[in-house]
Amino acid sequence: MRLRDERHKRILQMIEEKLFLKVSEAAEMLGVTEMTIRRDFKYLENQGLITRIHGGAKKKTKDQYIELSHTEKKALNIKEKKYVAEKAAKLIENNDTIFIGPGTTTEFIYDYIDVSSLNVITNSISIFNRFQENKNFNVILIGGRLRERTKTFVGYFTSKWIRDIKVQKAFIGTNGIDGDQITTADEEEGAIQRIVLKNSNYRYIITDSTKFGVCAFQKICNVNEVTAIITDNKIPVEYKNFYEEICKIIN
Amino acid sequence: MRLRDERHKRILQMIEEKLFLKVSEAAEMLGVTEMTIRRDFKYLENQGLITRIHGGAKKKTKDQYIELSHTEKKALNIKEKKYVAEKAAKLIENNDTIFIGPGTTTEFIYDYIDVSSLNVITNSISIFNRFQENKNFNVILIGGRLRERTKTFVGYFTSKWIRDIKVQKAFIGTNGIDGDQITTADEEEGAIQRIVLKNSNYRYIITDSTKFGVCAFQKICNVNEVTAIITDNKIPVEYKNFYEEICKIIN
DNA sequence: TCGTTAATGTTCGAAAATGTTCTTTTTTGT
DNA sequence: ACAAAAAAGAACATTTTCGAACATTAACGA
Repeated sequence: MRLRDERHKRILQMIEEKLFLKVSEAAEMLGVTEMTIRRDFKYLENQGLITRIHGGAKKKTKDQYIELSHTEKKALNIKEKKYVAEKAAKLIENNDTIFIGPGTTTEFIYDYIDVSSLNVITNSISIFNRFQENKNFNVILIGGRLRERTKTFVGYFTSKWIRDIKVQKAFIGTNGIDGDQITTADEEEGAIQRIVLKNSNYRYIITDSTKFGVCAFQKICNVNEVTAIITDNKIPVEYKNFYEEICKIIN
Repeated sequence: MRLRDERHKRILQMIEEKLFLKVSEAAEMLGVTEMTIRRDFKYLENQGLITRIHGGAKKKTKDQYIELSHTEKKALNIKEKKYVAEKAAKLIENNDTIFIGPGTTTEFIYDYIDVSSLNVITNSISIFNRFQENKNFNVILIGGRLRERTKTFVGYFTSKWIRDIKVQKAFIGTNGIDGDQITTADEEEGAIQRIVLKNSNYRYIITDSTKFGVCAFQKICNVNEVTAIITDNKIPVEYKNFYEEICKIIN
């Protein structure tokens, strides 16, 4: 006979490699009753480690998002992202109160900021951590429910709380700019961004040039509502001409 | 070298390579009674070297999510803290909405919770991280300004936002219980705790028995306002008698 | 040597883990 | 849709482990 935790560990191993494990199988392999295995499965399910189904248990399927994961995305177009981030950072002045939304580009903004005092609001853990390093900055994290994929807080409470915040400048990353619409891939994050834009004097859209002509799932706002679009200089000239009619393009 | 130390060394070796070790196995191998092995395990656990489980012990999984200043504190009275945490966890029922405040004791509560669905609210990063692991729990972090030392959110916004939250049960750690007052060491955290207690149906104070007779800097509330004080069984009998007149003592 | 203290062993009631039995629910085959 | 078969779950029984209290043994200095 073995220890309970040891059994749990082996159950997890088996499920990991076989994806599915029958109660009867497990009982025989581990030399205990099926009842015990059921109790083990129940415990492991409560821990959020497996999914129980009639007759056994299976590996927990993580929700598949269309978006690339945080770390994967980061690798792409670093040079362009840094360029854009630097342009954005130049717009930030001493004693500003700014919002910085989640995004792989916006994360670089911190590196180029050159002010001695600043108030920063964000719902992104990565952004928060970066700015938190600097003791001269007053940083506020908007909490709520965590969207694991992007390490960003979203949902009812985040929306509610973000309404309390008024900022001078908002920097919002985006997944697509098409026609007169600015769009993002995630519904929940989009909801937050819309509120932020309403509560900001200056509204900056941060995007690399590959996002022009891309239409993502969720509309954030119209192009004519933003103060400027900040992008890199690989933006095709036809897009540049088109959007310069509507709003400012910084690149 | 003493016999006892020799045994301890061998126990650690065995656990290191096998990850698990039964009391009975160890007893046979080392030629001593199971009682002795239990005493050894107990000692080694208090040294923070292994984790004891029913029937044996296992290798300690290092918690990487807690920062240094915390881990130091944590080494003290582990046994009592776990005991208290377990008592607290038993009060948590399926589908509850609970608040868990920052603290080295409250962090252990997670380990003893046995429900399949739960809503958790906290302003502590450590607590948030722990509960976030479990996909069956709905976890809300209250943001704001970060108090680095305890990795806890405090300040104007935290207070404001926490007012939006109503919970069934609040678990609040404390630094001192003296006379009819419950006190804490930090003014900003105290302010948050006061609000939480107002918005909770059941108010549980989590504390180890060494805090009785200690008066910290900031008053949180009066003893008669709380539902129960959860503490360990080393509480001096005169305190126990005194406080049992005013509120419930769980230990 | 003795007396003192620390370590280990023993006993036993309580608690935890596991097993058993029987009933209810789900699945499956027709 | 139905009945038979398989699995799950509730309640109770059994076994194992724990830990407190006390007894015994070993260790060591005066």
